[in-house]
Amino acid sequence: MPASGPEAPNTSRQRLEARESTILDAAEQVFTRAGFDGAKVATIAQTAAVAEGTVYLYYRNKQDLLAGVVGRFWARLTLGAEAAITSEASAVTQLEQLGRYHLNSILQQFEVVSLTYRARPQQEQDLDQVREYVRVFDRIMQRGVDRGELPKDTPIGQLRDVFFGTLEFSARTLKLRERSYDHSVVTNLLSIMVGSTDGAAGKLKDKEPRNQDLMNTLKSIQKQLKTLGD
Amino acid sequence: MPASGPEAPNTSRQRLEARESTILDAAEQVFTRAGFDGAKVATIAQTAAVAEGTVYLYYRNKQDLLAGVVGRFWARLTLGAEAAITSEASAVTQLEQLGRYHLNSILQQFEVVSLTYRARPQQEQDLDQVREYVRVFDRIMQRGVDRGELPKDTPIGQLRDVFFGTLEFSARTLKLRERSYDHSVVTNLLSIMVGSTDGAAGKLKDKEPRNQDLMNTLKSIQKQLKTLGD
DNA sequence: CTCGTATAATGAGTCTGACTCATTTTAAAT
DNA sequence: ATTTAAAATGAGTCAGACTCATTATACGAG
Repeated sequence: MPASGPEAPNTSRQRLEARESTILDAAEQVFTRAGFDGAKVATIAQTAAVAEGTVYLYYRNKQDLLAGVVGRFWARLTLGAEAAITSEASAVTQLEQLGRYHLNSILQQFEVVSLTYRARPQQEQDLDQVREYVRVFDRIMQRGVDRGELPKDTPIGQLRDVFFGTLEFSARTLKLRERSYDHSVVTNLLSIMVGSTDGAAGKLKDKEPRNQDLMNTLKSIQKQLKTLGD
Repeated sequence: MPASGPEAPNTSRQRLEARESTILDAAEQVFTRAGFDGAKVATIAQTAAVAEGTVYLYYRNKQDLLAGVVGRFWARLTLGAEAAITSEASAVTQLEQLGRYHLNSILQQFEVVSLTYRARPQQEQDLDQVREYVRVFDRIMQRGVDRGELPKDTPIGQLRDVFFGTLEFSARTLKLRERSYDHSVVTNLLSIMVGSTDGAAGKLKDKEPRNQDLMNTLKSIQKQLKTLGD
């Protein structure tokens, strides 16, 4: 009987998971390079050093494989988001942290984000991992309300759409103009979402860039997560 | 020699355009029902009462056909938006009109909007018709600035992403929850975009629904445009 | 170590559906 | 009625997703 000790290095199950992970890695690479339609399952199999039929032992079809790639991406993003947030900070600060992390991440991995749309064929249910990710925002807001930092009747659901909708469209605009992360996007978004004391739209102007080192923190988190597996 | 008078009813060119329009109609119907991948060119041809090869005389390939459908949709939307706006009204009022028209339209034709994403394969240039549509917003804002209704340094480009990003994500949320047009979405969006006098986020609450008849106006415009062709 | 069995992997073959193109049909001009 | 160019047709080609009969591997029992 083999030692089923706590640190058995090569169980059957581990081998399977490793292989699945290899296939997902290959799929992510090929999908992001070639797009969903351009990617051939044969190429993915080849990249994973596996026969084409093997891919279908792990994923029902090409769509399912895409869902795997996209799901893993959002799951990692959730982990990174939680790491990027200072748990003691105020709701507004946390929102700012999440906003920067989010914008930075989707810019950095724009292709995978785009693939997300291919993963929801019709009005089928969204990917669970996306819903999970979105809850990070909801928790921040709810805590802010509970603590009295935000009004009791704050429409969290609607503000969620403002938050993620704005950031995603801003990311597209930035990509289109071939610009990189722009601090002012998050700053302006926050200022309109939370409101400020001086009323009119005049407040929506650039503030000085700050916390440049936060970017570095984010980058290292990204890298860690990339190699983290699950 | 046939009379090439001003009102010849059945020129060769007219016949071609009619046929192209028939094919686009068929494509729109089949695409919206089955999605891009689920749609077969054979079915589209059949629906248009045309041989499969004929489709390829008008459109290079399936993608191109999709671009045709989506492009026509946004072109119509531009016309409708311009019709929905009172030219003498203030910038804020016009924004509200555009916001309602936009949210209502993309809810009503959600499937076509979703197809838009399939029409931009990679980071290729966006559809021209989408850019055209977006300019309606830009013109409203620019006029507001010129007239002094909005601050000189209003970041129009960023607010455009707030506006359309929020509305699109809100529409998705509404669809997901199987709700229909929600007045408060636009009201709240406007209140945060333009700012209000009482500072904090508390202002983001529901106001009374009003102008229910605007909805009917919108619907009739929709219908007119649908049958308008070009 | 060797066998037996279940699990995993393989890749040649099937099949669907986008796209082509040689042929036929239509229509306008003479 | 005839010519000719434009338009339409649909059978045929082909790429690529997916299947499945066969083969390889792992592992426990004797």
